[in-house]
Parts: sequence; C-alpha cells; structure tokens
Amino acid sequence: MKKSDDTRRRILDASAKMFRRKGYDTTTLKDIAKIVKVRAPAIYYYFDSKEQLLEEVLNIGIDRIHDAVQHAIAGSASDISHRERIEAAILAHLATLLRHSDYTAANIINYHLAPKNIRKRHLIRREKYNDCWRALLQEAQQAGEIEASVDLHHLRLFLLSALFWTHEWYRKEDEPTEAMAKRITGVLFDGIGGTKAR
Amino acid sequence: MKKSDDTRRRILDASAKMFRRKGYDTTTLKDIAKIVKVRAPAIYYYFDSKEQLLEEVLNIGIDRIHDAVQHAIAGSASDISHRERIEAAILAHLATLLRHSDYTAANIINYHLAPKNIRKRHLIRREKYNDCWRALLQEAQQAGEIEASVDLHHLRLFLLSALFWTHEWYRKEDEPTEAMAKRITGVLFDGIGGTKAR
Amino acid sequence: MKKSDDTRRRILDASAKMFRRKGYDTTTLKDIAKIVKVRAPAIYYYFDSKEQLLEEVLNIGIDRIHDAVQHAIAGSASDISHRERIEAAILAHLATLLRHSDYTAANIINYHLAPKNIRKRHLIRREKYNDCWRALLQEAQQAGEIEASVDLHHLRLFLLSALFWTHEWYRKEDEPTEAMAKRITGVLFDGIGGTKAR
Amino acid sequence: MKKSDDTRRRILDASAKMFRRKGYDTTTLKDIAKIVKVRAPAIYYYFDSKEQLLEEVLNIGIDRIHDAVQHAIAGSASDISHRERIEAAILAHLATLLRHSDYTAANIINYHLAPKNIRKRHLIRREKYNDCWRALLQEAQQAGEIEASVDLHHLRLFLLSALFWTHEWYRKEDEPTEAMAKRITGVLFDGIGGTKAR
DNA sequence: TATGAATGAGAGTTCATTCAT
DNA sequence: TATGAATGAACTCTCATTCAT
Repeated sequence: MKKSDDTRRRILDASAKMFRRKGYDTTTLKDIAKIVKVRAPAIYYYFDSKEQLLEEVLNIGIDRIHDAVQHAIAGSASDISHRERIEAAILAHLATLLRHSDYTAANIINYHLAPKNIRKRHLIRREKYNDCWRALLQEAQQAGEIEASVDLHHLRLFLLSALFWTHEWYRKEDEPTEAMAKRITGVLFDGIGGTKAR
Repeated sequence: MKKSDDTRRRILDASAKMFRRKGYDTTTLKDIAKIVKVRAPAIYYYFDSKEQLLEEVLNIGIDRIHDAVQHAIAGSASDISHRERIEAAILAHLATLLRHSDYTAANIINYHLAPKNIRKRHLIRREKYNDCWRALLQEAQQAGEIEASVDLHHLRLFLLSALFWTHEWYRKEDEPTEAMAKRITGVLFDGIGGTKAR
Repeated sequence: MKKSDDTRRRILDASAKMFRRKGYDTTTLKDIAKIVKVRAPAIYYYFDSKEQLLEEVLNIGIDRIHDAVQHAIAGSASDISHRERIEAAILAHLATLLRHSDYTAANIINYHLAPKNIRKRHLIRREKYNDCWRALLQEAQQAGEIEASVDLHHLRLFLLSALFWTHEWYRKEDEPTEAMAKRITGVLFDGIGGTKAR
Repeated sequence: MKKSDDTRRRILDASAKMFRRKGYDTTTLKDIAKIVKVRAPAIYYYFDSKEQLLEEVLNIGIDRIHDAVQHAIAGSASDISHRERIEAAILAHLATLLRHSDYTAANIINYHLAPKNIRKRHLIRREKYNDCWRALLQEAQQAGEIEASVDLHHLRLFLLSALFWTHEWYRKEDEPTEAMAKRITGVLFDGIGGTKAR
C-alpha cells in the first residue's frame, strides 16, 4: 500500500462520508479535499471528475454489502434451515450497513438523483445483489419454508427497502444488530398477529 | 380562487414535480418557471426563496398523506377489527403516495438532504403523522391483535420505510393498490412462514 | 435600438477588439466584460458561451467585407473595364479591413485555431465571399483582360492572402487606401518587370 | 549527439507540430510530452518554461527558411538574372515552408499572439530574413529588372504575406513546388494582364 | 535523467437573487 | 403581477509549474 493508493482511498472515504451527509450535489470538492488535507485539484490526480467519485462510491457501497451477504450465505453450515440462512443474510446486510459503511448509506441516499448514465451502469451491480436475494428466497419457497402464495418479487423489494432504511433510524445502543436481525426474521416469518387476530 | 392563488399553486406543483424528478439541488428556478410559463423572478413574488419552496413542498407532502390516513381511520366503521383498520391505513398511505402525489414522493427523496433548519421545523409534522401510527399500533397491541412481544417502535419504523419506498418500484399495472394493501397486511400479521418453517 | 441591443453589440465589439489583440484563447470573459463595464456573467445573458462570441465575431468579420466588396462591384458603372472593377473590389476590401474592422482582423487571426465545429459552419460564409472573387476573376479572364494561361484558383488564394494580411503592416499615414488599391492592381496586371527583365 | 540532446530536439519537434496544429495556447505540455513519450515535468529538465519552447520554435521557424533562402541565393550561378535569383529565393521559401517545416508554419500561426517580450526579441530574426529580401529586390531594381516606380517596401510585405500563407491552401498534389515558384515569379514580373487589358 | 504527487492561479459557467420598471 | 437586465458567490475543472526522490 503505497502513499498514492492511500491518498486515493482517503479521497474515496471522504467522498462517501460527505455524499452521505450532504448529498452529491451539495458536497463540493473542497469539502472532500479538506478532509483529506489536500487542495481540491489534487483530486483530479486520482479521479477524472466528481461524477467518477460518485460512481466509485456507489459501486463500493453495493459491493461491500453484496460481499458480506454472499459470504454469510456461503459460510453457513449446510444443514441449517432456509429461515436461518435468511436470518444470516439479514444480519450480514444490517451489520455492513450499520457498522462500517458510509459507502452503503451514501449509495442509498444518492442513487436516485445520480446522473442517468451512472445509474445505468450501476444498475448492473444492484441487480447482482438482488440476484443473491432472489435465489435465497426462491430456494426457501421451493423448500416449503415460505408459503407458496407469497409473491417473492414484491416481498424482496419490500424487505430490502425496509432493511436499507434502517440506517436512518437504527441506534445500536437500543439493540445489538444480531438481536434486530432475529427480530426482523421473526416478524417476517411468523407475523405480528396476536391470538386475537383473525 | 384568484388568479394569484392559482399561480402560487402552480409554482408549488411544478416544484414538487421537479424536486421529485431531479432533487432539490439539481432543480433550478428556471426549470420550475418554465413549467409554470413564467420567468424565474416571478417566483419571488410568491415565495421568499427556493428554500421556502422546498419547505412548503415538504410540508404538503406529509400533510396530504397524513390527512388521507387520518381520514381513512376516522371513517372506518367502529366495529371493524384493528387489523382491518391498519389495512385501511396502509391502503390510504399507498393510494396517496402512489396515485396522487408528487409532493409526498418529493418529500421522501429530499427530506434528508434538506437544510438543517428546514428539517428541524418539518420534523414536527412528521412526528404528528407518526403519532397516527403509534396510536394505531398501540391500540391493536392492547387489544391483543398484535403480539405483546412486538416492539412497536421498531415495527413502525420498519413498516413505514417499506411503505414509503414503494414509490420507487411499484407499478400499478402489476397489482391494484387495494390488493397490495391487503397483501402487505397479510404478510405483516401472518408472516410468510410455510408449513415446513419452524 | 433598445438598451439591451446596445449592450449586446458592445459585448461583440469588445470581443472583436480583444480577439484581435490577444487571440481567442488568451482573451478572458473578464477582459471583455471590463470593456463593456459589466460583470462577466452578464455576458451569459446575451450569449450562450464564449464560443458563440467567437462564432458571431468571425461571421461579422466576413460579412462586413463581403457586403462592402459586393456593394462596390454592384455599384460600379456598367461600362468600366474588368480591371477597374477588380480595383474597386480591392479598394473595398482594403478600406473595410483597414479602416473599420476589428471584426475582420479578428477573423483572420483566429480562424485557424477556432474549434472545428465553428470553423466548419463558418466556412460556408467564407466560400460565399470567395464566390464573389471567383466570378470577378472569371469574367475578367473570359473578357480577355486576364491572360488565359493564368490559373485563377491559385491567383485568388494568393491575392486574398496578401490582401488580408495588409492589416498587419499597413499604415494609412504612408499612403491612402485608394492609392494602395491602385498600386496593387497595377502590379497585379502589369507586373513589376522593368525594361531589362526577360 | 547524446540521448539528452536527442530528447531536447524531440521536445522541440513535438512543440512545433502541436503549436502548428492547435496553436500555442491550446497546446498543453501534456500534449507535447505525450508525443515525446515522457511525462510533462520532464520538459522542465530541458526548458525553463512553455514560453521558452515557443520562443525556440519561433526562432527555428525563421532560421530554417532564412538559411534555405540564403543558401539558394548564394548558391546560384553568378551569371543568372535577378529575376532568376528571385525565383530561386521564392522556391527555397516555398520548399522549406511546404515540405519540411512545422517550425515555419508554427511561426506564422503563432507569431502575432505570442507574448510581447518574445515577439520583441524574435523581431530581430525576422528583420534579418527581411534584409535578405530587401537586398534581393533592391539589387534587381538597381539593375533595372524591377521598374523604378515600384515601392519595394510594400512589394516585399505583400509578396511575403502571400508566400507565407501558401501553407494554408497549397496542396502538393496540384502542382510541384518548382512549378508554383515559376508561376508566381511569372505573375510577379509580367502581371496577369491579357492583351485586352490597358 | 525523469517521475509521482501536489499546488496556485485562474478560467468558463451556473444560479439564486435583486431591483427598477 | 411579472419581467429584463444584471450581479455575487461559488463551483468544477485545467494547467503550468514545483519539488522531493
């Protein structure tokens, strides 16, 4: 890890941090440069444009969470139930989002408003991550652990929206990530209906 | 309704539309003025600043959905179950968000990135809307229709995140709003667990 | 002539002046704005870009000289010789170039280095002016006043190069424009060869 | 010829090429470095500044053409006519300009717009080249091969302007340089006047 | 002999905003 | 009630240049 690579990484980190906090448009290159302790034009030594900065931040945001979830699934014992694997995936998603990543949060906040061409290229990555979940849910349904009547397409979108937005309100002081993953999985599989409910 | 009031409203409508589409920062007053068929400085006859435009759009966005949900709850027959009332609330939320309102979508997209002072003032309104749901869920839990063990705080945040972000992916061609509301309520109360699931 | 039109014209005049003096690239919008007694962004109220400024200056530069030459030809008595008509054209060209026009001088200096797309569009105008001369020379040759062996293509290019570049060295104190036009025409038709020349 | 000298020369060659093609201002040191297959700061090992690059290119541009013309005159047999010597000079000028030299073309294009101090120093060289022609023409006039009435000052400026700008339009496919030199000399001495012309 | 890393100065451009009318 | 004209502030980006290595 040369000094050069380090500076590059620090620029990205600063970008992610600021894009998350103020959004892409409001963030200036000066803001970023200040954090890195460099003058703004130095950024152009490493990146072609502000847009490229956004694109890389966006990509890393998805890649991180994707890797974590994939790893969690792959690493789980082969004899566990699908419900347990889904819980593991939820936990990996939450842990990455909530613990490390300015990148993922920046992704969520800035994706819509990103320039069309960037969004288009980025979509490929998003879809790959979605594929993970598609497979996960499908297998669970085929195994009978998710009711046959459930529309997996809508379920996935609904679940991921909710998971992604935890970064807005989740406070790790309230509840450890593991507990939350378990709780979410519980609601998801068993519902909230009490004994009195129809 | 004087011509003046009408122009004011058209400026707001155009702002909501553009803020939703391109975000607050990227939208220029010229963009808005063009839709209204007016020159940009005319906006200053009705509003003090671009920020005020954002604030009003944000407020209307919440007010609309709040009114709709409140109305739905208040209008429901007194003898229906809490589950049915919650379904009605979900439907009202979705219908407003998905059918009518650039304002509500603009709110969702721009809230985070709004200037701090605006966000602070706006929070009051958001909280009022949240109160609606707090009451709704609490009553249901007290009545035993939601399991006692469920943490309502997290449940509400989780549910509302998911509901708000439907505007990103929902296509009314796929499924009527009513059906979706029913489906969501179903998953929420009964879970997705199949017969094989623990 | 409203104030607006006046400002626009003054911006163009200032541009022509500066483009002539320092060249397009070296001239800044601030330079131009200073002459017009306006701040630089005001230029954008009238023009889309610095390039548009260049294009208009280039066009005016050719148009002025074209109009003058055309007018001189059209206005000459019908019974004069072709040589006399050519002299009139040379005079009109010189008079416009040397007396009024920053525009034409700016054109000469900046044409090569102008962005390709501008050069391409501008070429049409240049060709129209060239057509003037093509016709003028052709008619003279057909009438026998220019020797049949002369290659008009090269002659025109050669003559116009020389005429255009008079703006670099001509001092009207030395010789009135009329005298110079006559002298040039003389050399052109009769040559410089003395009695001793082969 | 050490490697060092070679690199220096290649930097100059690349500069001349680019200054000719895009002009001094638009050419970046990166452009030049790319051709030489070096990084931009390497240029500073050989030259003090971009301006020095320009100055040397400008100088070489004149020197080359000067040497060629001088050599042509000096080398011509002592018994040839002045007209023939002038033709030889024209040929040498054209051949250098049109066949070899990015330097000379770069000179023509960039001289006006060069910084004042450079232009001032460079003027000395230009004047030396002009002296060549002054002498050439004066001797011809004294020998009676150019009419006594011809103003040599204007003649020289006019002729050289035209010669210099051939680089804009000359295509060697049309006519060999030798033929063009002969043709130009012909027009110059004998004029274009046909039998019908006064 | 040459480069990697960085900078200062400044360019064109955009935009919310102002103000006289 | 609305516009034409203009501005100040700020932004992204470019580039010649520097300097340690």
